[in-house]
Amino acid sequence: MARTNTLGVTPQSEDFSAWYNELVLKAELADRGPVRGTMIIRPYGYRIWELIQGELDRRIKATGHENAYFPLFIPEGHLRREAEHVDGFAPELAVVTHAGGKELDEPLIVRPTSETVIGEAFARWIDSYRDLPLLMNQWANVVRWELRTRLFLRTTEFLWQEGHTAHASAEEAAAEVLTAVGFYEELVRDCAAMSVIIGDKTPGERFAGADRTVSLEAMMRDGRALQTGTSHDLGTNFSRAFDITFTSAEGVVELCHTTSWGMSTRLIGGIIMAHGDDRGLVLPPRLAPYQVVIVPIGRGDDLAGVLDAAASLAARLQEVGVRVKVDDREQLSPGFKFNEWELRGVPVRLELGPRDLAAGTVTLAARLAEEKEQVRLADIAAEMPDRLTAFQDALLERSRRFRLEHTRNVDTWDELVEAVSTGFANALHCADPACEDRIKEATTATPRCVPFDAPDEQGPCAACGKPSAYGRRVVFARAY
RNA sequence: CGGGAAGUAGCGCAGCUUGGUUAGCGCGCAGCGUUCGGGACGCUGAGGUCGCGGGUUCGAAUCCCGCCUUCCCGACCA
Repeated sequence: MARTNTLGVTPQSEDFSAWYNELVLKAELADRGPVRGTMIIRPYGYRIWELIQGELDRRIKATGHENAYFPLFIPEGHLRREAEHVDGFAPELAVVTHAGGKELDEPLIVRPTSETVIGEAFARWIDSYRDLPLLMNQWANVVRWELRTRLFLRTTEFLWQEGHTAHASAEEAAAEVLTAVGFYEELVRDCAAMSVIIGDKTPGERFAGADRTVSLEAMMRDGRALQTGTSHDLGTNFSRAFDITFTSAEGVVELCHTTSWGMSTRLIGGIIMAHGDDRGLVLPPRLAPYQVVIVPIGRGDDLAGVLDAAASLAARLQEVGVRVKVDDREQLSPGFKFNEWELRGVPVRLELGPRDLAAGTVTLAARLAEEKEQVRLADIAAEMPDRLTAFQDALLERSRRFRLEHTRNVDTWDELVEAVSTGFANALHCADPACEDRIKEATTATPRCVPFDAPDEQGPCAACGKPSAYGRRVVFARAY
């Protein structure tokens, strides 16, 4: 049968952007909100977010951070206190000028990030070195009035987690930056099954007000980069602006060293684009709302028996900790359900019909496998956790291989231009902003990061021939 | 903000060039029946300020003017 309007998406290879947009809507991850650029996260998409939250929150708390909640509104004056910070965010702020039927004396900013409100509070809460480190996190929504929006990847309002910490020394703050990177590294690798590059942002790409920004860069299936998490060393920039000071053991008043780090609902967009194919989503089991879907097949006299068997199989899967759904919608044909659950990225589908029941088997279709297999009904529940783990591992390996296959070391301008058209380019670079601009103008690619694990290397800049500046190769790519 | 495209039923579209009775089609939706191992079928039915405002005309989805919105490609960015 031909595709209908309700299922089936434009192939990735034909139009990646159309594929992405259609998939988000048709898989019922999200819908558009009534205000431009806003997004309704539907239950299927929100469940993924809840699973991400659970995994990340656990890691954040395990390292001594505590959750809190700070206000949505920021007095305009607060934001102005850190000059670079306000310059960085000014163009994309939503400002409330009227409330309670009157014009406000001081406009209120809807937070684009919370360094300033939290900094103001930290200043009041921190008096002594005994109050440090102060390790805090909040789960919140923020608003950035971006010119161009895309569901999950760049929405006007988005959900995220932002960690904010204050430390007595630069060394402690520097270590905290990496602790946070560790959360993200684990989450992205072990849960999202995405192979990423981790490294420092170049000065031009740093967070507004940061001395150092570390980012995780994943590769999407069109070869473009997506930043999936960032961690900033804010030095004493914010503590100076907000007077976050403490008295040291020696009785000296000193500035705190602060950090901030965040990961957002954008990661969901990353999962879609890192794993999805022409048939739809491919969800990593650790973050899949349903890890297994059971499709009962049968009608008339067979139906009751099949439904009973499906329910009991679902119960056994639940007992071993598997998130499972029985698709017992009776008005839809099995074939329709197969296609729909593939579109929605469920890792494993179990088909259970009269033939299976008679043979004591169940038909298993894994989302990435070419062929279905028959599995003993009595064994499948016990096997499933291992099968899901294997699926998770295979997905990560596929992501890693894809990234390596689409990454090249380049030493000349032509090689650089060629490489960023299909993936990542590792290039020696001079660090000259003008040279970065020239690359960007010609290719739309930007420096993504200077990877931690790249070997030491010196030589001429691949773009302009001047001496390299970072001591190792920089990753250039077109980015979302 | 620059460049492109589009607003007609929940979704996807046709109709507009050349104005003319009741605005169509597919999917979806509801009811009944038959189906169900890869996107089922029949019959019946519901569903519309044709983006908004103004103009031309006996008559506007269709022609003219103005406005709004959305989407796509860039610049800005998690």
